[in-house]
Amino acid sequence: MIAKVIVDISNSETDKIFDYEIPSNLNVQKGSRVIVPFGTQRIEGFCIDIAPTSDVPTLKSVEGVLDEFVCISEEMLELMRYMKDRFYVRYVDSLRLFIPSKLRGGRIKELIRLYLTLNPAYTVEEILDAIPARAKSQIALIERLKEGGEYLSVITNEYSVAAVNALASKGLIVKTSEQVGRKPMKSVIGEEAQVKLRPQQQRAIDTIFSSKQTAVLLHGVTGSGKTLVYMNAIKKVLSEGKTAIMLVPEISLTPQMLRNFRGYFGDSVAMLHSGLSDGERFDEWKRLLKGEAKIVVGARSAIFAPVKNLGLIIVDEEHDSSYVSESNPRYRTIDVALFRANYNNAKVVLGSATPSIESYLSAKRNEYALAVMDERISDKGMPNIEIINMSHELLMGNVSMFSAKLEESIKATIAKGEQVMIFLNRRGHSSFVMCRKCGYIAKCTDCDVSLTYHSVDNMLKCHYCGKRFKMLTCCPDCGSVNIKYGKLGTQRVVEEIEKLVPDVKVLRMDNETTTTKSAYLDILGAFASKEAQVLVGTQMIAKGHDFPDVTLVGILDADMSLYHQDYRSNERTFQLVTQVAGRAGRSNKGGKVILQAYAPNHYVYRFASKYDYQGFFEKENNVRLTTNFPPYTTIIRVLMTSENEDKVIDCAKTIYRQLSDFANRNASEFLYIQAMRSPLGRIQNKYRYQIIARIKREKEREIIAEFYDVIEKNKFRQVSVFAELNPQNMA
DNA sequence: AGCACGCCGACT
DNA sequence: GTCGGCGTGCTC
Repeated sequence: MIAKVIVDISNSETDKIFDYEIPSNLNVQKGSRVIVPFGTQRIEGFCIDIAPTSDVPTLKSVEGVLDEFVCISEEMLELMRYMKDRFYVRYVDSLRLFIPSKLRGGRIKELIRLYLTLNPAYTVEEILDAIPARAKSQIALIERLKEGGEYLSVITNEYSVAAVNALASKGLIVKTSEQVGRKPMKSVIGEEAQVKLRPQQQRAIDTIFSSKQTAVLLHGVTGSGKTLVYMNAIKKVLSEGKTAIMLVPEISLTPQMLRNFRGYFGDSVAMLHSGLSDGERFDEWKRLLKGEAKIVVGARSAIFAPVKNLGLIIVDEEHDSSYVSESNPRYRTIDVALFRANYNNAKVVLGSATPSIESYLSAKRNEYALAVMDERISDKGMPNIEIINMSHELLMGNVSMFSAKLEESIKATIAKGEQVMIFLNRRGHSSFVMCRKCGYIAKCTDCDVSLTYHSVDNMLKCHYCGKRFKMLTCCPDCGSVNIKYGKLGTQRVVEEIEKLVPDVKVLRMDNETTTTKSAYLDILGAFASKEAQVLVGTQMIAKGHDFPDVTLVGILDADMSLYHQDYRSNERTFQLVTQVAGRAGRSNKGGKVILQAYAPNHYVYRFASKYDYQGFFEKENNVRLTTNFPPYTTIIRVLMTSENEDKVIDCAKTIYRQLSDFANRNASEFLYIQAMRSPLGRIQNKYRYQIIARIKREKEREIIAEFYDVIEKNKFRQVSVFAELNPQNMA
């Protein structure tokens, strides 16, 4: 028999199917990981199919099978092919997403703890007799183990390893191995969830299971109890013996959320997220593969969990941009969810208070079923949003970053002993370093971007490649020591507030203060325990914990994300404002939101301040329709990168020539096609060129196929090519 | 991605 | 004369 193998090398040149003879003594199955000879080396590969014959005249043989289990299911192999067709993702890169990284290269060990006991074949006396009297430490160890067995790791803290080995080699004590599953967030214990469903919640569940569409859009306002709907829906599929995937944006994987799930479903919940160690991730993955865990809770990549007999996929906060992978294997989680649901005859629930325009339009067109929950569980309304015209403030002579109203409200709120959150939309603002004399701006040596100053370690950092540089002492061009460095917006806000209110404690949360994962939780924890009265931050503080004592939310420079070249900026601003506003008044103390903008009459604010999603959708949908933007069209972006600029340009020209020929032949389907240097022309010393096309959606599938085909046939050595649909940013 | 094969410059 | 530079091509 012949094994069809994808070798575990992430390179477009090698990303094809290689045939190998299967020796009769090897149990190679579809989905097995194997060792194969490849050129002069031996490498790991994935058997993606078994065939009786091969067209290749001379074959080498599979040399070995790596695991005792089949690690890629038929479903995932199908998904791998789908991802190639849909996202132009290489086979290997898909396969690597499907398995925990530590499985590759044989680098994993299941956590095995050795347990020491006396050899039960002998009595304690016999054992002690067999030990020479001078071996004091061995005797002491036996005395210890007489009381009962103990883990080796504990014993070696108190006794010498030499003693243990000596006794073991004489057979007087025995080591038994015990497999311990590492259970992430062990300290998080379950809490009984509220079980009573409200009529709207029950109706939503009915819609999920009775609709004929695969996907259901659950449009539920903040506080309408979506989580309870999710849990009950999961409970139902579990009772039918099926499994479920619950996806949340990375940031909302808080202990609270996990506690809810553990409380409701106990040990049948597995967790997959970036906070896990490789070992923990592997253990959780294995529990899912073996069917020991039936539910997986996780961020984006948990959509690839190895569950069988899938019944339900929930995508919470479906509009969240973290569901779109913007690097390496570029994929869109919702597309993958729909694929898996269709394959398993399962359901997808897309939940949001502010659905993406795309999803809501699909619901309107009946491609998705729609469930609406517009009642809040508590009768507390959403906080009032007041819009302040900052141009007006300026005219009245207020040049500070706070309007009179916000300034006064901050003071009043702190005086009452309540808390304030200040949200700063800092998109596009970076704190560059500049020479005042000649205008020199510090730039990264490998990327076309200016460097950001980090006060914590007095270093300059590139946000694109992470490279760090010494802070300038003088200008390298003119030698002037008059160096100006812009402060981060958030840092300035903190200083202003400290000037405003004496003795106030202010916490800051942004890129700079949250370099580690724990720093993020530490800051939120400190704010929750009221160590500070004010939290200042960027988008980061928009999501996450509820703080019952926050009664005032200030939004500075709301316009910042508007008037961006990105067609989704209105949508994003609406979502952001709604989300940030939701941070205020989570308890019965109520709360208010003050939004400062220079263009306060924009329809985004009008609808957001009234929490009018419908109104916003109608307006924005109409804009997209008349301007021919997604979801009425599809944007395809082909990005080419290489360290060799001539080669990328050559490659881009070749591919562009063919694609524009194709576009000319199908002019009715194309609105636009153009090749250009990427706005960020160089990152990590790689030059970036791109082709952008906007096409009609009717023949989208065929056109995408043609695009990928042209790329495949014209790819250059030394040039990497990526494709992306409806990109979030074109840089 | 590796690695071999292959054809031009400055060295024991 | 040869050691080795890295350009090019192949890996079932």
